[in-house]
Amino acid sequence: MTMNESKSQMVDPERFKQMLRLKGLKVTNQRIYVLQTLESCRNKHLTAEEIYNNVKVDHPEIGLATVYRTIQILKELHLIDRINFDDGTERYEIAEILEDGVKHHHHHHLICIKCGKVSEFADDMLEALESAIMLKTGFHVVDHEVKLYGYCKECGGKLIEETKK
Amino acid sequence: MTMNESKSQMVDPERFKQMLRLKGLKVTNQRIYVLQTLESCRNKHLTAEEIYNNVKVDHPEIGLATVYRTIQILKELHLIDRINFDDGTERYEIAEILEDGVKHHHHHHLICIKCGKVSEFADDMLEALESAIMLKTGFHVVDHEVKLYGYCKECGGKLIEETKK
DNA sequence: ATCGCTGCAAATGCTTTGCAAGTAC
DNA sequence: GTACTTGCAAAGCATTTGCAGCGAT
Repeated sequence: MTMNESKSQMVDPERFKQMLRLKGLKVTNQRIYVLQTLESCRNKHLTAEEIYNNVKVDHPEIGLATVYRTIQILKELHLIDRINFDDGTERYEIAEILEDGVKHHHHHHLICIKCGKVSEFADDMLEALESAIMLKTGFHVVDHEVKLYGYCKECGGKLIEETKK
Repeated sequence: MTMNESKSQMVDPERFKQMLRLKGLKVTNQRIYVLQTLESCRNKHLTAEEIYNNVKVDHPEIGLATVYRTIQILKELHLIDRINFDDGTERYEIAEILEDGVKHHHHHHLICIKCGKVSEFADDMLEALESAIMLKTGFHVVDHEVKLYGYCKECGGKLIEETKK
């Protein structure tokens, strides 16, 4: 195995097919296409419709319902994560997985409340918090989702004037 | 009507009326009822429908659409927070506000991935993370939403009880 | 040849909106 | 009296489901 390839790596297509078969599911082109789209759009937070449109460019015959059904499978296989930015639709992105199947602790999402831009912040600083929770409540944290709202570097400068109405 | 008196945290009804008038909105009974329901169900993560049913007990004439419209107003006034536990509906809870209008840093939500129970964890340990983000990216965090997934004490105990008391 | 999978359309479920009547100010 | 609000029903949207034909094994 590679020593320390923390750079994003493609899900091995063979491994994906194997995962499908293990679940008693069939390997279809549509399922491959959806996974490929999500891989080629890392950190893009695609909606189901965006995935659909993206796949349709090369494979116009695909149906939106199939995209939704495939998303559910990918979720169950822990190959993708779902994120919700409160804009009315669910979004999806490839999960960061190491070759041994251990999940990278995710990045957090920085959401600018002025311009709406979403950026990322890779981080593992939540361990202290998770330890504190275990100690005080007995709750064993295995995953987390962190959304941080604020002003991005560009919008932060003009922060002084708060609108009063 | 439920009498839930935790004076320091109740939104002063007069202050609420003032906030409405400041926005050019009228003070109506329905708006008061919805706020009261949310106050009497602190940390209960109510859905719009649950608020509706709760209000309907004493005021059967209220309509669901009015509840939705009132929720939007309360959100704009920062009197409530929206939370989504991926169960298909939005949930709402009273925001923790001090009398001077400064927002309490919220609690985090601990979501058990086995039994689905949602508990809370009051905490402000995210300051180190927010400072790190400011330093590295220039993003100025003013609010955050943290969901922690894992096993609650009851469910976690069953998984590892054999090895540890 | 099985039986799952697909695309389409219809259905679902939460939320929003149009409208006429009602209410705050 | 003038807007703003309300309740109802209808509409809107994202997502799910039923079904007949198609496709992987």
